[in-house]
Amino acid sequence: MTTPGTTATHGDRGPADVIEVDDRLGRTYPGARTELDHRDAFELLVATVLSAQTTDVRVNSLTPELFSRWPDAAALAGADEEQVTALLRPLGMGGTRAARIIGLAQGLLRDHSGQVPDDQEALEALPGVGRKTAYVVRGTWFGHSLLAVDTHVARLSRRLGWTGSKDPVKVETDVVALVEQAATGSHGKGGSEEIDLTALHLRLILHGRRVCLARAPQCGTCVLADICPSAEVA
DNA sequence: ATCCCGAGGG
DNA sequence: CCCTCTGGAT
Repeated sequence: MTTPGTTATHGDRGPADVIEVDDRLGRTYPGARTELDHRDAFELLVATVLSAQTTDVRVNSLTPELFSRWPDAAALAGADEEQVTALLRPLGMGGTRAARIIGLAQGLLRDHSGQVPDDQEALEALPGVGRKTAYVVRGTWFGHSLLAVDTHVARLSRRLGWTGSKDPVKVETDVVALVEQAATGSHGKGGSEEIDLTALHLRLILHGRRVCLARAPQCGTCVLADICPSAEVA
């Protein structure tokens, strides 16, 4: 069995080697592909952009062929939009997705020589990239400890009792404290052992997708059920 | 606040 | 059938 907790390398390059998807929120999800399973930052960025409003499984089913045909920013920037559109058709939303990632590749090429920058503002300046996507890329690839309050995190937090604040920074702080407490049972005061927010985020995404579902939450198999106010009795 | 505009699940 | 999907741009 793997040990509880998470590990992530903090460096300036490469995906964090192993972020164990295994702790109380935990259990492992065999075969689950996450942001970590990418060859480079370009793939991670594009795949993350595609994942907006789309389920992970559907994106994962197309990315191998996508990156096989257009392996880097230069290739994708010059891609025939109709071909990309055809490939991404199963994801819905017509050609908007293809146009979006092609525009992103062009922006990368123009502003950063095709390289993905480890810079929040520079990333957000790219077309189709917002705060959440930039967080995920910088967190998983560049080793920063960041948690984006995406739909999964927001939903779980809501069910755990988060009433909602408008200040994004405060929201993040609240959510982290809430989830950390729920996940570890700690009261986060004396123990100043810093948790890896990126690792936590990746676990929350899996948990949100496999257990804490929007429509039919699987409370029967949720490790947080006993302390979750919204848990439904089987 | 609304659009994007579609497949698939509950 | 209706809602949801690792948001972003307007």
